[in-house]
Amino acid sequence: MPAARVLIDGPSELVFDYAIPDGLNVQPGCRVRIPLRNKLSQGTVLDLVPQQDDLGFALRPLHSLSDPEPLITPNLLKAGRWIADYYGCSIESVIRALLPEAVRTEDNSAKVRKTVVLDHEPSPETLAKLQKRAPKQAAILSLLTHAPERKIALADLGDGASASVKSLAKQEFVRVLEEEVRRDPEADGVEEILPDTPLPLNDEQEASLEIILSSLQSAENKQPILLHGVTGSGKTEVYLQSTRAALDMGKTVLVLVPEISLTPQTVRRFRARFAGMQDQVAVLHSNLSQGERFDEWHRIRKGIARIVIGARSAVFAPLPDLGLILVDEEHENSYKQDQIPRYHGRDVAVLRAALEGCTIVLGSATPSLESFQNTLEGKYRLVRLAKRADGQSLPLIRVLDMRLEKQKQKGGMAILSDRLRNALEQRLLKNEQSILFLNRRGFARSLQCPSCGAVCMCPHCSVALTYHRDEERLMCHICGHQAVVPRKCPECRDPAIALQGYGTQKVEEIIAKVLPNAKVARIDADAMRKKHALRDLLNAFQARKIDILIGTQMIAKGLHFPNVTLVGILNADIGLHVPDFRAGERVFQLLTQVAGRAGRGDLEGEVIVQTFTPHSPSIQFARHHDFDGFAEQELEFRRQFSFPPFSHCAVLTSRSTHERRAEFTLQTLHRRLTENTPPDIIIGDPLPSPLVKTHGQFRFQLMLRSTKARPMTRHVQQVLQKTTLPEDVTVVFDMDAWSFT
DNA sequence: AGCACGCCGACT
DNA sequence: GTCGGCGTGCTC
Repeated sequence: MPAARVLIDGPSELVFDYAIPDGLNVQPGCRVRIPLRNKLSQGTVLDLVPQQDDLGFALRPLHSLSDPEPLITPNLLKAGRWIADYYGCSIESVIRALLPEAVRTEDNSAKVRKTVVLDHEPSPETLAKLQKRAPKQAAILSLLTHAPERKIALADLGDGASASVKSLAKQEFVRVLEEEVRRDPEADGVEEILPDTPLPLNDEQEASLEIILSSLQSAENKQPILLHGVTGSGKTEVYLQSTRAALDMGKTVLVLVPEISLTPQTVRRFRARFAGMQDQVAVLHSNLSQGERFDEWHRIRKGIARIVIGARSAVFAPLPDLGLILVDEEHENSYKQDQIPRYHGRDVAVLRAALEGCTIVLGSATPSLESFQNTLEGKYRLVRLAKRADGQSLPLIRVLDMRLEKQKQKGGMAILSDRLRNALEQRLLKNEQSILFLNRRGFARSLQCPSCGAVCMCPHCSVALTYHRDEERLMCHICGHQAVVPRKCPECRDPAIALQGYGTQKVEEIIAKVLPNAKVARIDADAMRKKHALRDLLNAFQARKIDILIGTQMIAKGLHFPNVTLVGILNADIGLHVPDFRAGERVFQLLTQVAGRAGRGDLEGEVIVQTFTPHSPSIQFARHHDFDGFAEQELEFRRQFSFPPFSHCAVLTSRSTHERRAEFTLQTLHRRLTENTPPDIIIGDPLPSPLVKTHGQFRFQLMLRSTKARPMTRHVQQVLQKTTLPEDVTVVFDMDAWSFT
């Protein structure tokens, strides 16, 4: 008789075995009520294990099943085990991601609405009699006779109707039912959805759809498909038509988008296309309320929702009969979770597709080198959309050498080149729109004293404070610390303390000066504090009420504005010189994505890239829309230094308010890691992290690389288990780390 | 001796 | 998370 190994709910990660009473069908993934001490608790069955007989005590029997069937499907449980093993995190933390809090707690039941249903239709005579005696009751009855399905929500009958309804129920004219209603996360604020129909496909789209369809229909050939489609190539249309095919086969579809802000527009497009089945489109992301999450999750699990759209965590959506997974913008770093469990949503999606035996499509205009290398090695199938869907050409990209511009402007800041200013003017005259991109918010990057060189630094982080003119404050972009702007140098009292560098606020000011007639708006994290600010601004831009949109990377992806014919990238160098082997890849992706915002309608697009390093490969390959060229040279560099995709790269970080202890802890771990190291693991030196101090904590890190993921993770976990850490030191292991700052 | 309080380990 | 055992220290 096997026992049930149960992970008990709550922050403590308790795992205990319980005996299974006769007649109870307990499976891994089941939710169970179990006795713990003198109370009942809830938990999740991780496994069925043989009963140990040397335990010294008898197992207590579990009390009952909370749900008749496993809430976690066998495949998701398998995926969970893989995640725990691969990323070196506890199965407890994975289960928490798999079964969100809102789903686990029993009191989060479905929202019910009292509904009045007509039971016995009154004869005209009774109605007439009632009319005299109780006109309100009569009115309700006649409303009901004409209502669809002869039912109306009690709340919709207006105030004070409940007494009349009670009386009607007593006379058995009506019954009051409790109906479950869905709390729809996307219902609010979304204008009415106009149904649309499939668009005609060009030959490339047709060919890629064909390949996806043949994968859907084939039982064996479920090789992941990398859909490399240039910006504006109509990937979404291919997604939509593939989704239709999967639904027609009776399968369900999971759509992953890189961030929450991109879900509404994706939901809108899917709801428009599948207008007849809007209730079958569910949304999952971490901003849902508990009630919304409960509803969506159960609608998915019951098979009511057949299309799920969501961010990273939606990869765990409990869809039955999964037929197709679409991962949009698969290269996006936001798929990597930066908290325990630190899984990569795309990679888990690929794993899940393998477990479910379903088709998976990874789409991007700038595929990650990991995915691209997988196509070169034959693990993934590469499908390309090299042309824009409507036959438009890709925008012409000009690179401007700002070193020359700086000479021309003689000591000026060289923020806006003449060329870009002229281009903006022309767009204004032609009533076309422009986007200016600068990946730095605030007004000035720093405040520096010209005589002693002192820079205003954040007291909690090792970065300069950014000057924000809107708020007239110095702000830390790492920890949010704010400070007043000093009138003179805090070190040497020189009053000539000056602004260095520039951000989006400054650009906004310059544009207002240079092009006073232009209507300008700014999109960055500061300007978007208000709840619907982003949506409202984008709507205004869509309606052409704005000529020039200035923004940070918030405007880099997913936006489709046909009237935009000019994109200006003000300082393409930001991000190029950070100490990270992926710096070049990131700049290439960002430039390509931003450039792709231009010329998406009938009008030709132009992109002007301002840079101080015009010959950087990232900029030159992006300029020529040459992904393959970029990939070739970047992969060569990665291969040479054994960086991903030619190895798995993990980071071990220690942090503490106490600098020496953080450093010492990492040195100790390093020493232990280098003892009995399994083969093929490269262990880097323990070093201060590039941003030594953040949020008042000092950070040290070391990099590990290996061609084999599992031995590396296990080795590190083993060392961590054997090492007792000082109380005020936190150690973090991040497998397939994406950021090294 | 009796009791309040807080720490800490166990809970199957 | 939460219960209960146990030691400490103060009061009756």
